[in-house]
Amino acid sequence: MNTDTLDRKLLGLLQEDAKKTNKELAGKLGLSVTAVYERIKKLERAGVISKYVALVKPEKVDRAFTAFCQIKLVQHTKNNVTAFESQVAKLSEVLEVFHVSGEYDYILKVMVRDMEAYREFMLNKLTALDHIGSTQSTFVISPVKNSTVLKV
Amino acid sequence: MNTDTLDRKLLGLLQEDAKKTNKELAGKLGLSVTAVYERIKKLERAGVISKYVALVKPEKVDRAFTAFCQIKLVQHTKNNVTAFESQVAKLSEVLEVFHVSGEYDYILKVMVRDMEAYREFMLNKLTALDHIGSTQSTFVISPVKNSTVLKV
DNA sequence: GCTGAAAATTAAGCACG
DNA sequence: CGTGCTTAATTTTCAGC
Repeated sequence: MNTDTLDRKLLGLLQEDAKKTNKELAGKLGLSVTAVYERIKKLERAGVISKYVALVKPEKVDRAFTAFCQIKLVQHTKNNVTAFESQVAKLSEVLEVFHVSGEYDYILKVMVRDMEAYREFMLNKLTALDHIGSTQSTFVISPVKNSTVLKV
Repeated sequence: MNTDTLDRKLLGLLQEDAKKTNKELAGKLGLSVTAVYERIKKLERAGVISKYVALVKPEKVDRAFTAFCQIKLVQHTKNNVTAFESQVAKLSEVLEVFHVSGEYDYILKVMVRDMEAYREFMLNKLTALDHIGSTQSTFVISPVKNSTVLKV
């Protein structure tokens, strides 16, 4: 799909606030409401916009403690990898899982209430998974930036 | 704010799909449209829901290459820390910045087009920032899970 | 705090340049 | 592809419980 400058601006606006009405967007872009509507539908159909979500403040729901957990598997057979990935993806404390290059195999972003909850999580949930070799945790002291906006 | 089971269910639904109508939500929760409407407004006013955003597929906008970049500052004076944080937060390639414990001071999540774009980013943007000591990059081979949902 | 209906706004569809 | 009008749907408000 070819996206022009207006599409890029539109994507920027919708990534900041998806509740803006087409009328407001039209005003900012210098287009008609229908033109905005059609551009949005085109971006949705093309899969550029994958979904619309509400973002929740972690501290308001007791999930303000963030840690990155790096993981090594004991063995990298296809079965081990598949099993580990599907199991770890099920854990609600684990927001993100990336298979990565380097010393460790995976990086997890984990969000829980506090350090005690993290300890509980490690003991009862994570290290209960199959095929885990070693782990290393890095704790967030302060979130400096946390954006979902892909500037295009 | 006290959130009951219905609020938690509602937050779960809105975090998955913010475009659901109050009518649909009402059906799923066994409430009236107005009751849903008032609960949502309450959650917004209380700041539990911080914003509504459109999520964009990285591969559709040439940003499918993700790297984690760990950074050490040369010196941890207050001025250095403040200056670095404000500068790095301005970079659109850097989606997330966390001040962390451990060997490195910061973890950055960087999203760019490809490895070449990452090299460009490192040379021209990141290492151009003041006070950076050393960096270490970890590259994402495959994203396994990438959620914004805080299960409450 | 919930319900149901009315009023206001917005989204979706249509004819046309 | 764009605009402007028309209709459908949804959000928001309100009286009453």
